[in-house]
Amino acid sequence: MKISEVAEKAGLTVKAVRYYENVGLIPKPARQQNGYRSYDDSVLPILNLIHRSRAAGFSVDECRELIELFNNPARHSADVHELICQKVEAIEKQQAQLEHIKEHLIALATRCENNEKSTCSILASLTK
Amino acid sequence: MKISEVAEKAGLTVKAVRYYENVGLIPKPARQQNGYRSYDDSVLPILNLIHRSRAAGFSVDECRELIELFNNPARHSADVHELICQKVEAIEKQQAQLEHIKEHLIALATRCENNEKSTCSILASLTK
DNA sequence: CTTGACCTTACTGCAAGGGTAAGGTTTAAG
DNA sequence: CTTAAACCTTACCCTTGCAGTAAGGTCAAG
Repeated sequence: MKISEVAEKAGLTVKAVRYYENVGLIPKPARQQNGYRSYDDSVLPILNLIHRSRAAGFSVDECRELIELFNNPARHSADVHELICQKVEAIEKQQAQLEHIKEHLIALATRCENNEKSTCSILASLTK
Repeated sequence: MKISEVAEKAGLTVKAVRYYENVGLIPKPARQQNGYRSYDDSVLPILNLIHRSRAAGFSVDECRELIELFNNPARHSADVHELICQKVEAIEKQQAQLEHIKEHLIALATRCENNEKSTCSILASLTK
């Protein structure tokens, strides 16, 4: 398989696949005589893992941890569970922050004159 | 006022103040004979605006829009209101996305064996 | 024979500054 | 008087996760 084929099967771009290789998430593939990367199916689970966990909000470094667990036959499923739970907590923190910010903005907006005049209590509040 | 003083008054770092100058958010200040930046109080409202709107999730470019409104005596407060409301909507979109991701992760976690064995339905699900 | 679709490496760019280098200035203390 | 701390300056690299582009090699079809 050439790179565009694995990329498409995993739902990634060619660029991304090469990037993951560069940062060591996937092993360096064999090369054809012309220098083209030559993949076999064994790389697909890892690329799928990367694709899905990136979409689930994991950083590339966090993907690395997941891949290590995936590659480690002595893993405990509890360790994977732990990673997922940590991510859920991180997301909940983010959500709380966003909620905070949103409430602040809504408070500003409701105090706003919202008309054609230049007097603006939002700007007044933000600049003081 | 020297840079560290304005920075502290606005709750920003010296680095950030210089950065905002470089990208044109604040005017280039006068210089003392030794080359040090010399600020007067008129820059503080703008730095406050930047600080607070950055904290409220606005990008530097969005801050630029707010500053332009602040500097424009012919502005309409409704325009400011509009910017705030757009930001609220963007935040709500982000929240919805995070909620989506979180639910996905929780679904994975609850299906997980969560024990000392290596069998892991999370990894199975993410790699297939 | 040439066009177009692949592939390669390598460099630049994005956001929003932080970190550090290498140097000049000023001020307080010994 | 000197020195050390605490400022200030410009300028460069680092971060994240790739995308875009350059400049070139390769391969199959028309």
